[in-house]
Amino acid sequence: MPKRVDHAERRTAIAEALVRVAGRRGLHAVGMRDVAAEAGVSLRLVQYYFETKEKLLLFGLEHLAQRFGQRFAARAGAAGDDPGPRATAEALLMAALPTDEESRTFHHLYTSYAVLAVHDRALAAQPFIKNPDAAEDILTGLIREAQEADQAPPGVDARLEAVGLLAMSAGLGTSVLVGQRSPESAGAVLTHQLDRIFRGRH
Amino acid sequence: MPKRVDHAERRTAIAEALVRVAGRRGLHAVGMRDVAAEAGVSLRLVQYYFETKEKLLLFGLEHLAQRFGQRFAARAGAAGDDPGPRATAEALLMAALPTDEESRTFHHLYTSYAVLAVHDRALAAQPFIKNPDAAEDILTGLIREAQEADQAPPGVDARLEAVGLLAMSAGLGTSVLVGQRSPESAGAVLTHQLDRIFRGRH
DNA sequence: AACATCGTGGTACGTTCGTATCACGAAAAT
DNA sequence: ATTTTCGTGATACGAACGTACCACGATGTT
Repeated sequence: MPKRVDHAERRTAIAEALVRVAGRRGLHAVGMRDVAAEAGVSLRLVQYYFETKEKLLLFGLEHLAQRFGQRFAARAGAAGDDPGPRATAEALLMAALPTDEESRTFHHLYTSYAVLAVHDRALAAQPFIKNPDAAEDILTGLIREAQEADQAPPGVDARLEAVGLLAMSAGLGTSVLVGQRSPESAGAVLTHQLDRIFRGRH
Repeated sequence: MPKRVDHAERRTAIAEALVRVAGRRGLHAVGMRDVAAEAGVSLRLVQYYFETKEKLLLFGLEHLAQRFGQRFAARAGAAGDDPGPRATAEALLMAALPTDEESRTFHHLYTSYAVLAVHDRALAAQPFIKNPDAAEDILTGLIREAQEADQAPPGVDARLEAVGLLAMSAGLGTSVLVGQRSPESAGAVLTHQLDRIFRGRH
């Protein structure tokens, strides 16, 4: 039985177990034993592949951010071979909305990590800056692209609108998460803003 | 020494201790003993006035929501005797932004509670619906008021814009909280949107 | 005056958590 | 063939947590 094992693969499997159980019961309620049970391994093995809980959480966050990127790419690709800037922007913003179970978990855990990051400098150094900044750049570029193609009025400040849209998407996501708003109504609010920013004929 | 005591006053004092220590170290790291020490009372007394930790948290959330309402009222009042709809709306949105230490704590704890509410039905029943819905109604009314006074174009959908603005404010608040964005830049994004919605001469 | 009740302190109990320790079989290295 | 390293299990440990229990003085009630 005991042979050579791919550590990266094992760590990913355990991180996914962490994400599953955290999505089910909340990140604050997750212990090493829960992760071990969910992954179908012994507590010792979780210790073995991640020496400490903090490192497990860190890796879990990275894994989550990576999966989120994949989700966005899938959404963007599903919009056609060469989706226009508007369709790509819509995919980016809608991907962040908690519509199905997977995106609910995304948003929930990302927010949990953000709350922890307020007082944990190890977490604060992680992708809370890098990742959203990248999204901001992409969205800004999409708006500028639309402006050059006469699909958006030149008067709008691309960066300011991009930042606003991303913040709006995040805020709407939270209100959907806590049950204050339906995913459909949140989507309608975003669509309304996109209609305003992306409109042709000037 | 031991005489009849005002329970409500005592509970408030303890709840404020909870808010202080949670703002300092994070809600997840707060124990009954911490609250007791911060309030300058014994652990037994915290148990006496709030029988269980869950009830303490619940009351803490109510207290926080109440203080937030006071903060908004103070901001609105500081804008003059009869502030216009634009100024009132700006006060409402800016009050939610984590600018000073108090508002940082507000936003941080409110988000913490929101995350817990995802899997705790006792918290979910609390003011996550009631409170933001009220803010939404107020803001919608302010936009309509401005439209009737020709201080906003009649074409905008007041409710849709109100929802968007509140979500944007919340989202910006989070990014300020985690250090991704400065309070000033977040304020600029909101001001930009307000400039768009509230503009006279039609 | 006797008694019940309230506010308070101290402390103990049972659980859970993250981490550390010991042990051991199988593969790889020498 | 012997020795080292790797993957794995079981279990123990110390700390922290929420809660429960016991005691007691002061106040209000009868």
